[in-house]
Amino acid sequence: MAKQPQNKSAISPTREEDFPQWYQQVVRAADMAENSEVRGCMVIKPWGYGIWERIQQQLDQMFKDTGHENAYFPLLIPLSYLEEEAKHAEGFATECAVVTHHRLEAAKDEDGKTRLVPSGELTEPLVIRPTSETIIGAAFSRWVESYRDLPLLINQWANVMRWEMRPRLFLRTAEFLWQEGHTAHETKEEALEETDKMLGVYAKFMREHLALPVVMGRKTENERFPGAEDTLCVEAMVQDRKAIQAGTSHFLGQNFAKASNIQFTGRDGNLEHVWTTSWGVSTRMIGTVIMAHGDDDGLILPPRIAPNHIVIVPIIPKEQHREPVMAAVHQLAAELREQRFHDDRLSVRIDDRDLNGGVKNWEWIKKGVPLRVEVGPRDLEKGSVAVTRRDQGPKSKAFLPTAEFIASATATLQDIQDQLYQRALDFREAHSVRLDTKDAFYDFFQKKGAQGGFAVAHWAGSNEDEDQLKKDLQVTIRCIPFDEAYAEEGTCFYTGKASQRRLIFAKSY
RNA sequence: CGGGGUGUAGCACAGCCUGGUAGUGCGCCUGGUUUGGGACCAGGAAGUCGUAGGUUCGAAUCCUAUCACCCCGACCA
Repeated sequence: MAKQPQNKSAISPTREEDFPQWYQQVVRAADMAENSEVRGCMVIKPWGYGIWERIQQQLDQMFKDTGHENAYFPLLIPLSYLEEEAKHAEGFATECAVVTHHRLEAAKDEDGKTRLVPSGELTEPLVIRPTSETIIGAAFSRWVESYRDLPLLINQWANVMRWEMRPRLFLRTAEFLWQEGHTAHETKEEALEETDKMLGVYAKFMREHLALPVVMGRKTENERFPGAEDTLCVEAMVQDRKAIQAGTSHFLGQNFAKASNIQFTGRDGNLEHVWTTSWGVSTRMIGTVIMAHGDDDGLILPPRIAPNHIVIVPIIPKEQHREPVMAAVHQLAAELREQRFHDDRLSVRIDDRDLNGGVKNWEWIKKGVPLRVEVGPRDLEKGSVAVTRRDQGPKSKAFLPTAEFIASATATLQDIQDQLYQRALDFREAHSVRLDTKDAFYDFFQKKGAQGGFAVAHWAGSNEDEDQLKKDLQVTIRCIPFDEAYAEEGTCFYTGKASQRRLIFAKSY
């Protein structure tokens, strides 16, 4: 990077200048991930993976607290399994990687170089899982015999592959990491309840851990998961005012139970099909966090998922200062590490690399570490430390008595967490508009200078009307929100028909 | 897969029009001075110019093909 003129942001271009480019620069500047030699597949670097580990660990606890157990199922799915549920098959057909051979034949080409040629063709091709309903269904059919075996509450942490046309780091990669919950229930009501419950877990996690003010709702038939009876979702708004689906929870009815033949003997002795659900969130959440909270200096991490809550930068002007400063720094780190922030010990990193203080500071700014602490000889004399909050900009440095800082550190982290949430909520509110006419709606998304956002409008259109809207404006119904504030009498802006509820429309990722 | 753009050192780019055997900034390495807003001086390493053909005495530069990546769209978590 070239030397940055003072008061200029660390990331170029800025969000305002070019949002997609800004996004890529933030990912790179924070050293989170990079594209690999395989198109669409990313290398997740330690800083990015550290964020994923935090997310994983916290969500995993929430799943366990709601009675779920982890298991692992195969990466490869027999092609015929995917064909069992018609809509599911159609939905995923165009984005599957297929394994057709099981060995390579070594041969020399004319230059004497060893070439490997696929051989050993499989009698039945195998598909790299785009999602695991079918293969887990096959396992469930073996596991379930009686109502006493239900409910079956399983989660899997895995990678999946969907051959996407236009990949983007974290947001849409061909291979991505996720969790997929799969459950089977005795009754429809229980399955519906599970679908709802897990959406609630996602919403809680995203609001409290990721500081994302998500909207909970239901997808329209058009946007439903292939094979589901009902798809629930949590939707977030990011700083280019687009919507992003951050998580989904599906009620699968008996569709997959019938496809995979998951049957049990009920309390009345009759053979019945189970009712299943599935629900998932992915590494896409990291992309959502970047776009929701980042600023023109780079990433801003919600403290709860930051790999390091606090970075301490020792300031050593002269060699004679090294020992006392480092001793003070280690002492400070030790005391901080005694403390807990929610369920984790405070994660404190001492950056003692032989670099300029300014260089180190800017690196941690770009990585989004919530609190930076500088400790130098002047602090030792005064018993103070210099603390800077990432959410308040590089000039917000405050000199605090060391004891006061230690005592207030976790409260400050929580304050940052809360501020990020509030900021994102204010942003969403500022760009959510109730619209009642077709002209107003079209202007909102396509008028010159219009910036878009969430259009909150009455709707009574058909699936075809929805498609037309998408064609005209690239706008879709993000969800039918649950919140009762959206329930009211009105008329559809598109068809003029009566409507009972406003829906959320937006361009989306 | 459609439209647009770009491929030259780790990153960002110049050089191409008008062919003569590769350059700038940052980064990296060494030594020293430094370190609380992105340091400074000196020295150094690093690129078969995306790939393959062609034209030419000579190609980063001209021609042809091809691949990759990025942005916008369709698809999607």
